[in-house]
Amino acid sequence: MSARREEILGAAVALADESGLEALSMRTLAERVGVTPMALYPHVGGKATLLDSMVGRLLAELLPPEMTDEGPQVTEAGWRELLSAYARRARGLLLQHPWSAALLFSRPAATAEALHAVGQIHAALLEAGVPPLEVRRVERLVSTFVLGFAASEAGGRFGGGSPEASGPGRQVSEENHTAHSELLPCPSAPVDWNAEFEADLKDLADLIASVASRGRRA
Amino acid sequence: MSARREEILGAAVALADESGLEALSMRTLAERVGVTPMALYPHVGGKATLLDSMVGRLLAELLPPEMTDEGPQVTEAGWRELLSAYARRARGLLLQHPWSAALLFSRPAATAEALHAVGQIHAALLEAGVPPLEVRRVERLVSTFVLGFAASEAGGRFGGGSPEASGPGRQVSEENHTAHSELLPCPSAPVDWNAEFEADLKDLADLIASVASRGRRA
DNA sequence: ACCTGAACACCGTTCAAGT
DNA sequence: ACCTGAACACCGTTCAAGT
Repeated sequence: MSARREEILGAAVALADESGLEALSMRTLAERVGVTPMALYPHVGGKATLLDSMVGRLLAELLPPEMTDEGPQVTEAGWRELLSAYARRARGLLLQHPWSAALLFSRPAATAEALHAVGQIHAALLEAGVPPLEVRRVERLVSTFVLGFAASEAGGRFGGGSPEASGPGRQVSEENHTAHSELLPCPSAPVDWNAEFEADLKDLADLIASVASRGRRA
Repeated sequence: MSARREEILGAAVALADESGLEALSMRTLAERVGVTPMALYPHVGGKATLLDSMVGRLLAELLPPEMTDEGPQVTEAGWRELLSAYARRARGLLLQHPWSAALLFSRPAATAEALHAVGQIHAALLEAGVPPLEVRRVERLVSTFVLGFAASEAGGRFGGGSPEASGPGRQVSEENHTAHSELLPCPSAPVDWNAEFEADLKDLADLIASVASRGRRA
């Protein structure tokens, strides 16, 4: 609504992008905006609603993924491209705004923009042949994976953090090596996360096609 | 190590289970243990390492899932049961300790117990026929989904929160209804999350079998 | 309408003492 | 070895004033 509010929200997002969520306080934000902490409250209404507004702003950036100009129709085999485009865009936004991952797990993403995106994904799944009764579940399966993957990257679960020796007291010489583990690639080999994400998307698209063909047989 | 330390860790987990992570402070924990805040530091060494120790404790509970007594062998079609057992156990632990989800996304789960569990999962995927070069990726795909699903449930992303009308300014009458959406089940119908999780696991097991058969053709 | 300043009840953590 | 008490630099937020 108000321009002042948008300015404050922008400053909050910038601050969180640069220094992380833990560095975003009403006091640091106020300093950034050039005002007293209490001056923020009429505009953003407390820290909790500030965070809500920040994820709302981010969700609004989700669409359109890379829509063709003729509208939101999902045609033939185009469902694979639409789903991939959404997944890539969601991952990109999450990596660009690492603070958002933790927040997204605790909010139902019920903004108008988010609901519109979900609607498009439902349409794509129907086009793919997923039975209507399974469409919502499959959408949640895919979006849960995409959110989880990006959150793992952004948070450091995949080991993207600092290359320290994971603390004291590690003796992995025997417990960790099962009879099969020498067949696997080196555990600490660097991973191309873009390539892994694309391979995962491919497998999930095949899963969707498989659910669809199972539905046709039934 | 020390009994005092274990006692403090137990109190911290209990406090977080009951009242959430945000209610766990060095001060509230000290009061619970019956001691001054500063007395905790020699035992748990600061809040960050306290949280690390808490997830370590939780990861130690992950195994064994429901191991048969004759050892960790993965046989024939037993890989489906082993993976399902791990997934159910992980989800159960996450729902039992909702505070852990946020922490797990930011730590590589490199405790001895967690590495042992991952080793068993790798063995199961090899047994399923997944090509060695793809085993680590598929393990991450599945564990990322399981963690994401449980985090969504525990955090409230799936709408399990309070049944309020999601704030002011919701007009979903037209934007939300695409041409297909009337084919879908009611958007706000209650969902059986246990059943959804089981259906997802089934689909992921089929995905694994499909990756395996693709590997056999190549 | 918009902002300030003092105050309250909290944080994690350091440091010098106590027994 | 184990714990205490005072202190420091932070939080989010309320409330009474200022212009």
